[in-house]
Amino acid sequence: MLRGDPASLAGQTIREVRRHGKFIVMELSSGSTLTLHLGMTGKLLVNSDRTAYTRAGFRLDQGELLFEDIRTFGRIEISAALPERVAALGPDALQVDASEFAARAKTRRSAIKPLLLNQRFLRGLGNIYADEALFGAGIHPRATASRLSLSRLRRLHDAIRQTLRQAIDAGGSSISDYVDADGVRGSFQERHQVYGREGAPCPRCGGPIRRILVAQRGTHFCPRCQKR
DNA sequence: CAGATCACCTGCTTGC
DNA sequence: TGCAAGCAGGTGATCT
Repeated sequence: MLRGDPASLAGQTIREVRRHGKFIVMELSSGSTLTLHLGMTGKLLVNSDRTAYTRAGFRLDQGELLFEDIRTFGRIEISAALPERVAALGPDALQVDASEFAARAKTRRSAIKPLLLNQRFLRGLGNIYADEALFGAGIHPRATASRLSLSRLRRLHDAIRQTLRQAIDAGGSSISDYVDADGVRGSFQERHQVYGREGAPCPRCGGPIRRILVAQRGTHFCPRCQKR
């Protein structure tokens, strides 16, 4: 949960805050780096009440930044530079261009869905958005990446961007407890086309959405609209 | 390299 | 009614 020396944060100024895939990275005035991951249920909240799930607190000039995390999958790391395993992740899902995305996928023989979840292949995509993007592109989650045509991979790249953009605009997906820094829930869960909709009608063909396991992860898709 | 399996953790749902 | 089992999922270790 915590790596590094929290005492080294005393008196530091946060020079920059940026996103690196699913990681939140803060550059400090000392030159060191504070890297956070919210895991499944992590929240960063400013000046809110502490709860039983408050795992860390950062005292700021403006108040207090709290790290809340029910399931404790979140991580906080203080280090001299961005940790190597984080720096080595694949290109960002919202920054990679279609040609690079397709070319990288063409060399991989794994199923497309676990590949999308592999942060060393592409950083920033999680289970909900992988399912939604594959539906948007009409690609079966078990399709072999390298066997997909370049045009279908480009379509998938486009679907990933669209899915993430729309989700960000809607403030994210609040399935159980996600909230933003102001404690506000997102609404994208109301627009999910397949995720969490097992048995419900496909918005495109009306057939039932199916739920299967792919690489041990719950996977939602339309067997009629999504082809290998 | 690919993928299976397990572990971490706790609130919630399901089933008996 | 009550309790146990199962499930959710991001990362990471370990094994085949």
